[in-house]
Amino acid sequence: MATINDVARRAAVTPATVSYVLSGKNSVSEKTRARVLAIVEELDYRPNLVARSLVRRRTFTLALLLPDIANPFYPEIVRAVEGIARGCGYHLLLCNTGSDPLLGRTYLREMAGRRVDGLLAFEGGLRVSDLSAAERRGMPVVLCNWEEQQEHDLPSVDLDFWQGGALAARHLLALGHRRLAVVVHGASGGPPAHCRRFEGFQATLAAVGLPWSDHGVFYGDSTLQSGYRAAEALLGCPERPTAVFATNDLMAMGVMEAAGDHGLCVPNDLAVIGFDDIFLGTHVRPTLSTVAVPKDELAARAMELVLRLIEGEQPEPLHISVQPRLVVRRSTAAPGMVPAAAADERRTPDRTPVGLTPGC
Amino acid sequence: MATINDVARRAAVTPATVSYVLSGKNSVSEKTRARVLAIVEELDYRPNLVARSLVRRRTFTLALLLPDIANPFYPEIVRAVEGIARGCGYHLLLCNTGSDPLLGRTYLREMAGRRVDGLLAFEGGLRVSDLSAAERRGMPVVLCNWEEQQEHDLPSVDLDFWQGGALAARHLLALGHRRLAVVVHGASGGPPAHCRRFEGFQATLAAVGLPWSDHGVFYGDSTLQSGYRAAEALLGCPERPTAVFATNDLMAMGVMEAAGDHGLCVPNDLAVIGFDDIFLGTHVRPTLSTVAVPKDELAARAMELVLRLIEGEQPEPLHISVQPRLVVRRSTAAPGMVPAAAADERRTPDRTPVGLTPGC
DNA sequence: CTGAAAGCGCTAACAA
DNA sequence: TTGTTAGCGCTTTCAG
Repeated sequence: MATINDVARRAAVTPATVSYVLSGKNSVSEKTRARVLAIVEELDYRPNLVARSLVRRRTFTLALLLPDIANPFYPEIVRAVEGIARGCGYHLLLCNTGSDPLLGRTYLREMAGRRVDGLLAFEGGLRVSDLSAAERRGMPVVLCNWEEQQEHDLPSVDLDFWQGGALAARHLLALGHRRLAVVVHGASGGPPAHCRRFEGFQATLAAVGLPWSDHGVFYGDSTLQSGYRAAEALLGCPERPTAVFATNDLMAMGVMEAAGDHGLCVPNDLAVIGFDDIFLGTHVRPTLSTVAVPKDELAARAMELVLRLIEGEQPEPLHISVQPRLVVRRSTAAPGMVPAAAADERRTPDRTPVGLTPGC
Repeated sequence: MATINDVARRAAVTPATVSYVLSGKNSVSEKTRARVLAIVEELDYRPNLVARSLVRRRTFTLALLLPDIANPFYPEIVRAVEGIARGCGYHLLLCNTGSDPLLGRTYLREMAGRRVDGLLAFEGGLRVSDLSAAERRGMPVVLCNWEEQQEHDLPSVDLDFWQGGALAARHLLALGHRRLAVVVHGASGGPPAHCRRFEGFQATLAAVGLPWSDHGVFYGDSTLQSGYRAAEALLGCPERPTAVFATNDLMAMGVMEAAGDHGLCVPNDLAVIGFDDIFLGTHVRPTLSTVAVPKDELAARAMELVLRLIEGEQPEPLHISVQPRLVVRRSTAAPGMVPAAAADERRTPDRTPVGLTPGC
């Protein structure tokens, strides 16, 4: 590939001049300017960004670290981040940590070697201490969507998880539910990983005089399967709840499946609400009510923050909170309600639609 | 951040020596070796890969170009590619073309500027001519999963789409279906984008004396909604088909929803089979039968090919074909079959499980 | 407005 | 075994 020297020679100028016309930083006579540009065109010259990065000490590259791109929560986020980054002249290096702190640490080192201009770090597989070390090395770090409140002073863009839990609780209460259960990520006994969602939910119930009893708490690990298993335990309780809040959508979907397999109808025998608003939620039946994470907003705020940091600004505030949004679909309804469509359905009991399940 | 010079100075050697101990290319006395390593540790020195790339003319970076990471087909692929790449010392630059040839072209230019070592290009938003240009600039290109047979001589790893269509047809035929329809991506009249899947399907039917009639072809654009609309047209036909082959899973899911909304039961009133084997397919009810694209294999072959090309080898063959696999789940069955579970279901018509729909 | 020259941080002959 | 030297391709003072 042609270099700046090739262009310079053909245009009978020095490399400096070529650099000037390309960057527009220095004024160049219209005549040489045109000549250089013509050669650039002719040779199909593309400046070597590796060389440029070396001297400018800027790579215009960002690292995007997340536990697993195949986790349905991330693709939409990644698309949003990538789009904004591109618009700002940045490219994205994708790092799947696989939730492994050792791999996460390795990635951090590698990104340091590559001199990325900044890091966007989603929770999972990344230790705060390693991230702080990266920051000390001069790479601005922005924590995105972290819930576990480990002590840190790193810039962050987080969802108001507590508020999300509260939103779910208020919704269920408004529908008239009083016997509630939650399926939360975390081992029994230990602190839930989805702690704040759980706390917001719990506190909201307590505020209306529904103190929490341990009976209604079941544990999963964010997978659909774990939600299914939690629901099986939950449905075996003597006082079966009429509504369940699962702290993510995948577990909520597991709860719905289990309910179905146990002959229960969602939402009427059991209302289910999730958290995240993943794409799948609109394509299961009934469609899933959920607490939505505004992914585009999260991406925009995070990019804005990291870009500011890269520019050496002192952005204010350093910790941004994004508000969740309640999305009501078909998996939640008042307890025991029978929709109007039921009458029709009873006439044709041999035909159960695959899609909507109006016959509950 | 510390440079190789800092390390050299502190260790009282020259940068070259430091380079030698770090690369292990030249033999170094155990004494200086230990000394250098100690300083490296002390200063937490990380070689600047930008500088290294400049001299080695290798960036150990690959560009992964695809239409849209949020398209459920890609996340699993990306994860697989990224994992392999990392294991080989490469990092991935993610490029979402948004199916826009202009953006695709821009990306290609940008990747050329960044001197990526190779390109993995999925179909959508990329012109063969632009890709060829990139290859001529010295960046090995591997086409991944391209179906449209534009003329090109670029290395490629493709699924045997024709065989996939044949697989779907054989499955449906084996179940006893004779009135079949297909929902294919492509505008009515024009050539279907999913042409080979369609042809394989058609040819297999023809082989058993079921010549194709145009009545059974409906068009979509790969979205779930388009599948839904196509199904509505399809279900209005005088001779309603008993089985549908949708050329991707999303459209197949749309067909299932439409069937449900029209009071039909899948699989008994209408068998549905898709193509791709996206994650969602196992989480709709009934679970979706499909022609699976072996994503890990695709990723592995593509990586192997591009790595060979980068090493300057002349890999043989340059065009790799990957075989699809039939995955039978619950959305396909013999026409009109009533499962055993139906009797149970009729006793409790007011309780329709959300999950499995055994009551069909 | 343009050229000369230094240097970003590293590697790789070639010498010593 | 280690040092010297010359770049990789570009940007950026500083002169002219």
